[in-house]
Amino acid sequence: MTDKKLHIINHALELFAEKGFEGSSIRDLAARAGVNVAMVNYYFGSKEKLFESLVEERASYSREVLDEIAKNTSYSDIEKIDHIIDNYIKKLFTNRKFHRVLHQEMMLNQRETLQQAIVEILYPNSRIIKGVIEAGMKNGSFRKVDPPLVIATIAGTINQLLLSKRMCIKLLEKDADYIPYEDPRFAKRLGDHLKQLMHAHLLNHSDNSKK
Amino acid sequence: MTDKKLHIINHALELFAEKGFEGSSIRDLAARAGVNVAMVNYYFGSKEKLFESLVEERASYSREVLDEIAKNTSYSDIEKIDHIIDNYIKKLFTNRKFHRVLHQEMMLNQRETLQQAIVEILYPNSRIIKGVIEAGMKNGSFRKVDPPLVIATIAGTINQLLLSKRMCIKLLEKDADYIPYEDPRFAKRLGDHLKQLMHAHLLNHSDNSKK
DNA sequence: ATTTCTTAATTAAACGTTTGTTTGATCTTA
DNA sequence: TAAGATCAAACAAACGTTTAATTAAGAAAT
Repeated sequence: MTDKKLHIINHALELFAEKGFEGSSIRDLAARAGVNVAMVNYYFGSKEKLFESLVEERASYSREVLDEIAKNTSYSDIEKIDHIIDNYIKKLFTNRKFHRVLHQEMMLNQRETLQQAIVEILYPNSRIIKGVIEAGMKNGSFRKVDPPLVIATIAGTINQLLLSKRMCIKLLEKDADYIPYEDPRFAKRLGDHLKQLMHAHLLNHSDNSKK
Repeated sequence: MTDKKLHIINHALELFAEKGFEGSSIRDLAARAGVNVAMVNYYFGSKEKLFESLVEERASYSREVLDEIAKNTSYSDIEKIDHIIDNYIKKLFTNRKFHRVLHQEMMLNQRETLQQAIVEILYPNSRIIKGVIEAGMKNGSFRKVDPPLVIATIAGTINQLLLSKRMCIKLLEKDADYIPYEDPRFAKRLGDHLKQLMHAHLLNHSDNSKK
């Protein structure tokens, strides 16, 4: 991927995150990126292919770290959950604009193939968490829970706060100029909440657990 | 509101939920609703004012029931939470297309005034739940938790499953033709999960609670 | 080193559609 | 007959895209 293409993709990500795909025009994008309108079609073929290139380019942000945590045998099950939560938050906060674009797209009934690609990006994270939960249930350290819905809770809680800044600061009762996503105290607060929540929900207190 | 205006609004809701506001054209809407393209501007003035009328018309779906539950003195705190969860799920499932449109809009940095109106619709629900949680913490039946984030968890879990059907059925590992939102067993499953989650998270087991 | 040639990059302008909106005539209804 | 409702048609603007001309860049040949 050339520098020029990356330069356009980065500005496209900004624009799509703000106005959505349909709400963004190539002329607006070209102006922001400081390139001629024809360059988008020259490099990517079409607006939609630019979107696909963007998703492909950014897709790699996913998975690897969570996978390592899940496989690390020196962690207990609940420690794995804790580390997964922290890393999941960090990853989503860092890539929040891309994440927002993905969810915008997932809400629509358009561009079938692109949606499938997005599922392929997001779902593996769920599989990893699910594996940890099911292992914990099997060996008795976790209670009987509904793994897919536990995942929905972890991802949903983060998304609820990440996808709409306006609703987030309203919930937190902060001023309009507060940017929660750049405040490490907020990331910590969210992590603490999710860990406390998961400990209470998952941990088996009738204690035949292995630590 | 005349029948004709409602008829257009209902079809607009369908279309916006599928393709988003910018992705929907007035011609497409007129064709679906079986009216002339000029009727939208005749009745509503503009596409954007139609959107505002839609939000205004549907906004009343909110609040009332949750408020009654919170004020009902014959319920314990945790019983209030249980009832709020059930009613919240029912309400969001019933109005899921409208709810999806609201969240699409909240993700964008456009139409400032409309976003404020949407916050006014969604936020009161949070205030009610927050009141119950804080009351429970005060009288010792609930543990010390982070009320805004508890709300984010309840709303976020439901939204995670409600806003993208494709991701929902992927999480649940169902076939592509399964429609979770019309399956009462799924609503029950979601309610059970959230209640179990909130019981574990909120209830104070060092028991100086008033049952 | 300079010129030549070839390919890639860049541009302003134009293309054909589609967009939201308006017009002015016609139909409906009371 | 007056006011509202409906319509096909037209409007200007914006859209994604393409064209054709120009510039830039690097290798090859002189």
